[in-house]
Amino acid sequence: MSRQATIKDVAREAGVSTFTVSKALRNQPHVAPETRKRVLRAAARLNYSASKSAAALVSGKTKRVALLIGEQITGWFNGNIQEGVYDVLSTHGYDLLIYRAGTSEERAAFFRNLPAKRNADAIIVVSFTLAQKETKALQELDMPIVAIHSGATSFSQGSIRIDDCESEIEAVQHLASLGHTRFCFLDRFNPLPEYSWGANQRIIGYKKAIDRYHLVDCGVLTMDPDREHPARTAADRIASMTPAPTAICAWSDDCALALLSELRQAEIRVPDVVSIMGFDSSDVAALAGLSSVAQPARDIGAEAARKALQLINGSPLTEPHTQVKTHIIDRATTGPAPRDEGR
Amino acid sequence: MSRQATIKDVAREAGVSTFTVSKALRNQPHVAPETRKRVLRAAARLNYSASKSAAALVSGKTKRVALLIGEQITGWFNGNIQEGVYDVLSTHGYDLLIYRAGTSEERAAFFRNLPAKRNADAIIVVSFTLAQKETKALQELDMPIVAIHSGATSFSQGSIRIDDCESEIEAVQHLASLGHTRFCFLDRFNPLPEYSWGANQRIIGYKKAIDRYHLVDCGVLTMDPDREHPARTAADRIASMTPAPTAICAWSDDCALALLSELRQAEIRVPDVVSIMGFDSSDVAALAGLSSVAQPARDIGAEAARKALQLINGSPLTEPHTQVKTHIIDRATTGPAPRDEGR
DNA sequence: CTGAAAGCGCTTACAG
DNA sequence: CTGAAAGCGCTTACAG
Repeated sequence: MSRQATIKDVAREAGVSTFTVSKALRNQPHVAPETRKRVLRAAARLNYSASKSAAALVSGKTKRVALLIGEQITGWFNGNIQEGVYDVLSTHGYDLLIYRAGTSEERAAFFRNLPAKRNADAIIVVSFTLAQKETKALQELDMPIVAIHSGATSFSQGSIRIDDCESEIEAVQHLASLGHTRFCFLDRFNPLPEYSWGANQRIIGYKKAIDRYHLVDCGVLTMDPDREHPARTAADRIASMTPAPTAICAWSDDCALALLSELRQAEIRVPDVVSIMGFDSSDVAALAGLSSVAQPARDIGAEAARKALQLINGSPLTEPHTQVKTHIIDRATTGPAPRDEGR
Repeated sequence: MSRQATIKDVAREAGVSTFTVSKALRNQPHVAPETRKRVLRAAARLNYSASKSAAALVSGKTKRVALLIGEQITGWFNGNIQEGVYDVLSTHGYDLLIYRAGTSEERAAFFRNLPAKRNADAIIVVSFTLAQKETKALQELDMPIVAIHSGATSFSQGSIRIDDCESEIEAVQHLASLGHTRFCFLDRFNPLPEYSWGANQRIIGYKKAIDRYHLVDCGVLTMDPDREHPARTAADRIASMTPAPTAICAWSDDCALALLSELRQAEIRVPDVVSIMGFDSSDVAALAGLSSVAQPARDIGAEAARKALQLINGSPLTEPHTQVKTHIIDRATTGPAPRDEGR
């Protein structure tokens, strides 16, 4: 393969100056339609596409947005955030750069090297609570910051999130309205307490609701992924709880689903004996008929990207900090509390 | 915030030339230890980090690798591929750029605009079967191509994959060795046939195994995510199959898990009456105790990135096209075939 | 509406 | 071991 065509080649081919080529290709005004057409044809003929590096160097705009992910890239939430961010970036000609700050070493390395520096026009931070000096480091990036699901939002020019606490309260309230009084919370299975971005707000909401509506908390469970068959252990514990819960609120759909099949295996019928409510309303939840608190992760990602783009263009955000509503979807794992309450 | 420091600022601060700064900061030889130290200190003091754009422009190396994802970014497989790719890129100072070619419009746009052009040093293509002219377009990128799970591999300089067909054969064989003779296959729920990257190889393997070992295929099921409660419908269909299958092979863990809880709800005990085998061995599978065909997605991603890096450095690949083994993990959803075979 | 020139911030031969 | 100069491929004032 020969070398890539440059703007000069196109200029020569079209018989104009590089200035005109640059203007024409970026759809800028003040180019004669005829000239523009000639340039476009020449560019197509030479298979030309501009070097982003060169453009970035002179314009100071990289046409890239960085997504900094706490914890891990994988998973329903972060995955859908990525989809949403990509949805809007791609339609605006921006590229998506991924950074992960999972383990503490990785995290330290990110803030030490700051690889995003001068390498993107904005950064979106997701599922991340920043330490004091990390905030400072981020500011050094000298680019707009948008936060998704971040504890504090003071360091960002824009943010978007759901209210985890309130959402969980609503879930409990909903189940209480179905007659449930004895509850149990199934916590996330891979807690990284040091990095928590408000993930614990769900359980806080749960406990608040228990108090507020005078319900009974039968206990909080965690599944340990390093043990053999964690879901069965959890199901066994639930079976032996006294009093026995009739409603289970899970931290996520994945937790809920794993438990669900074990409850049924143990012949604790769902929703006849126990109701179970997931969180997220992921694809699998819909497939499996799992009731769940739905959060619009993809929309959240898209909105974050929109904010980033606005910030890049220097327009002030009409609503810098957005809170998104969740809603409860009743599928086949929630129902009225069983009659024989005194089980 | 004032403008970012440039290499000139550092040179002035350290009292050397920009040449020396450049050398020193990139850990290149032929710089006196004393000089290097002085440069590093000056850079730290000014909070300097080199502009990748400028470096890319002159060196021709962007220090970025693009990941082109077929279908969607979300999901266990693509997510873990991303983690693996990131694992090795980040330790080598490379950035990760994401491109998605999901819908056909998006796909067309990608190959029309070729946003990765001159924007990365290599491209990794995942879960993607390319049309003739797409292959040509990709070649125009003029950078090394590494394919993950791609049907044809002729367009790539390196590739890595599992053998979906063989893996499924082994799954069936394993269940047959447990005494099962009547099988059923639960297909993926979001098939995009036009883009299939060999995803259908699993079902082909299933059918091959049925033939080879003289087993009975009781049918192939698909869950339609657009219908109400797809898993229950699938469970009902299985319950009414004659002859009734005693072993179910699922396209993925997610499918399997959704079905599992419904089977148990319908009092079709697993594994007592029916065994079910997932595919992937995802986190949730381990949690839920789902038996599964394990594929090392993260390792595959890492290896693909390693190949890309080698190719970038111009070293020939010792093993350009790698095939990775899967292995079966028996958890709590597979067991011996039930005695009363004539159910 | 179009052009010639300067310059973005680096790296890379070429010298010494 | 270090420096002065050229140049990567664009965009951006400045002219006309």
